[in-house]
Amino acid sequence: MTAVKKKTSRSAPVLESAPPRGRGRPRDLQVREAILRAAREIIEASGPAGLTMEGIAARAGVGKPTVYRWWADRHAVAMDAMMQEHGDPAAMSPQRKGRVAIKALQRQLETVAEVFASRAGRNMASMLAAADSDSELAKTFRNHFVMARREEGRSLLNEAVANGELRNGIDIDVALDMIYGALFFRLLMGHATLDRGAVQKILAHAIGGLGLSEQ
Amino acid sequence: MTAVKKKTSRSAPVLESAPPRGRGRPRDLQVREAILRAAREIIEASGPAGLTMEGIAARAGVGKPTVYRWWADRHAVAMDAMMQEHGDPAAMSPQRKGRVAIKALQRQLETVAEVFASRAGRNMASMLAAADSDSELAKTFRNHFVMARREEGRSLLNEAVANGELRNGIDIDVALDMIYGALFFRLLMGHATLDRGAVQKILAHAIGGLGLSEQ
Amino acid sequence: MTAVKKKTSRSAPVLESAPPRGRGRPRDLQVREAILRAAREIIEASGPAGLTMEGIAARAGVGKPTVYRWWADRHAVAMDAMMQEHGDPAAMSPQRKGRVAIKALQRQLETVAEVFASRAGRNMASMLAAADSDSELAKTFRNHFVMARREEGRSLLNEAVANGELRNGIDIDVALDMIYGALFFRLLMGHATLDRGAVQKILAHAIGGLGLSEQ
Amino acid sequence: MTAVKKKTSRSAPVLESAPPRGRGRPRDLQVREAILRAAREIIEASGPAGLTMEGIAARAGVGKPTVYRWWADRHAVAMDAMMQEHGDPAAMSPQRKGRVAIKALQRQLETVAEVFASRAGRNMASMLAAADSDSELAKTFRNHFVMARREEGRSLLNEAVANGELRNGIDIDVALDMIYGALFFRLLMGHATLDRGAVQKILAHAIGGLGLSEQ
DNA sequence: GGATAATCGAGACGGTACGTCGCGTCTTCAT
DNA sequence: ATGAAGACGCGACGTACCGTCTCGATTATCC
Repeated sequence: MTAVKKKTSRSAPVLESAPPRGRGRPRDLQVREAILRAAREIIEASGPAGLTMEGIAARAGVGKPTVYRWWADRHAVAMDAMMQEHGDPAAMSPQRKGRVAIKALQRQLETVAEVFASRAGRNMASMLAAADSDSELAKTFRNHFVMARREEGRSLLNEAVANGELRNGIDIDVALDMIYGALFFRLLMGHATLDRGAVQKILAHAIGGLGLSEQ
Repeated sequence: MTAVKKKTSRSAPVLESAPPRGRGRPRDLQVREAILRAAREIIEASGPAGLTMEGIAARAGVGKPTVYRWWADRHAVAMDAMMQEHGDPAAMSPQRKGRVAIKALQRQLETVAEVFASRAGRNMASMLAAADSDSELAKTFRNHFVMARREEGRSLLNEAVANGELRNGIDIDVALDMIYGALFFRLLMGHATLDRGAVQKILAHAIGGLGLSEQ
Repeated sequence: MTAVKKKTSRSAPVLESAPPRGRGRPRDLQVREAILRAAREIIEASGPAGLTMEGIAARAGVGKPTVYRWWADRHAVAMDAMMQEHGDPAAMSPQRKGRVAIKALQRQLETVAEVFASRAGRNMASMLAAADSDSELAKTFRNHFVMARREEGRSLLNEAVANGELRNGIDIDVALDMIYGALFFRLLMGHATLDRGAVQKILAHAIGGLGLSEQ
Repeated sequence: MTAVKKKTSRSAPVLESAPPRGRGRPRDLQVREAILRAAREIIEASGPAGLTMEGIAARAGVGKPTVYRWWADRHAVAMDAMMQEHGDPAAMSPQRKGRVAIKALQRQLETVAEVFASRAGRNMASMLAAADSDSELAKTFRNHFVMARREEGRSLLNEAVANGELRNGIDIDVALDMIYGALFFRLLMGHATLDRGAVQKILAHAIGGLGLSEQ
């Protein structure tokens, strides 16, 4: 839920539940789309830093108060805009059947890496930390864009343990942080590539471990 | 090296090499200190978001143009300010002897985790992505604050391999990203603690691997 | 018409014609008054040189951009401010009946001299030449404050000629410049007084001429 | 004498009398010339409003303090610069013999009008009022550029009265203000031409008077 | 159907901060 | 002592956005 601020309940953006059906003129959904499209285009053109409320309103052909009516600040708009493009988690791992969970994990990681490596990925990264760190918004941002993927991995790992593909007793959270953290680290630092080979290597090292096989 | 912009070369901040000894009045080092101190105090008090050039100048008792003479923007000041406090890499791993490299690595990771977990750590994190992502400044920032620690780890890992503490053939970069990435991931996402226990678990999982010991 | 600069037409100040009745929020006339009042007070207190946009905005309790929205620079504000005080030409010669035009002229000149000799007069003088000489603004300034009075004299002179109070064939423009120029000259140079006696003498010399009566 | 301000007696610019022959390095006269030349060129190129101390120093290849050592502010430099070009009063009326003083007056007025009508004339005009009205500098300015010419006229008028070319009993100051004021008025207002015809008409009207010849 | 009410475009408004320019003073080195 | 260079404190510049507000014009629901 994006930050809500004052009088008229600034609506929950992603997945609004009930159309309140109040009295006055109902909100124009085309306006919502126009605003989000404008935001996306601006981010595309000038990066997240170039995103301003005035710019959004102008490009959407909309009054500023209209934007403020539905979103608390530029970050909220940005998040909703990004959500429309890349927020669909279902698209990421439809391909897993019943076979090897590790293989499925690898495929998912590859998809994640692909998104991370794209321009949108870098944009998301720079929005991530820009948003005041522990604001409600920043958390949502992280949850939706990064942690959601990590959570997809959790079930795969659980499955892998259940399958006997991974050993018992591992701390799933630690494992997730090692794997997804490595990807994310590369995204933010930009010191290494983020391609399929990278994913494979990370996965292999995580599974194989750094220590001596026999001890 | 911080962003340099226009006419009079905005001096390299972190480790200026040659005192140019030109003609005119030499720059006043006390002014530099006052500015950096002011920046540190403001960040301390209001977070990195509360840092403004005007605020810095006012608190330092200095003209705005003086600040701009030496730093291109607020991020550059912030970076230099942080550097003074936490930029000393030597302080982090003086304790390693000649014995177990893994143990030394663990100690270094604990120190890193401690810094990350502190307020300054969160501040650094939020500055990290704020600075336009792939600007020269942002890169320096990352290199000095994060990658420098990672590099300390590299030599320890190399040593560990040489010692026979870790197996041959591992990709050191991947290993570093798994370990430091996991820490950094937790720093930014804030979904899990960053204490000694966490460090130990991460290290253990990285070394032991997720896979079956005997297969 | 004061200098107009950019996008939203910076409105004509003195005697705006049509209230545009556009869409958005209409401009607040109280703000306009507050700004002009502030400008007047500052000029009163510190002279025209002490007038700054920041000072105006601060004293009027108004944002700087609001001032810039309606006036292009400090001179434009000053002009409108002065206009409110001394721009009323009707106040200057209401007293003429149908009798001697020369007498009426003298009275008008005395009023002009009085204004010129006042503090406001000196202020106006120093604004006159300060404003970039042949900018649109400077012209308006001159037209409203000085030339308008000169024009009042024109009709009086015409009348005087028609009455037979002055001889035919004189060049009215030259006559006006001799008379009003003499006053203005004294205003700017400050080398001689600007009282009733001065006015009377100037008028007498202009009418009587410097030459020999009979030749 | 230009405004002198502080410690080392800022020397009188226009006609320094004695070379003080103090202790240290004597001042470099070439520097003085370079500064004044720079000032002239800047005024020529950008008008008096474009004249800044920094600009002068830069163009003259001189340190700012050097300029400030000898002139109190930009107006003082400007005045000295203009003085070099147009300050020579002797050049203006060498042609008078012993014959008709009125004729000589006319010739002098024509010269004055010519200077006034030139670009330099307009520049001088705009400097005139810009300089804080009753500062010492502004007075000097006026005295040198305008009043000096008026004074030249005074002796001519006196002579004309003595010759019988003009009638007795006229107030010379008033007469001067009528004539020179008319010229100056046209210079500042710019509402009428400033050519020979104008001078002739003004003179004719001043001498002939506006009133009826016989009454 | 007429009142009520929320929407939307537009844009003025009080602010804060931006980054720049010029001021006039100062400090340093070289002459 | 003079002079070139240029750092410094300061004040103002004019601009960009912020988030709020006040308009007129729609567009619905409710009485």
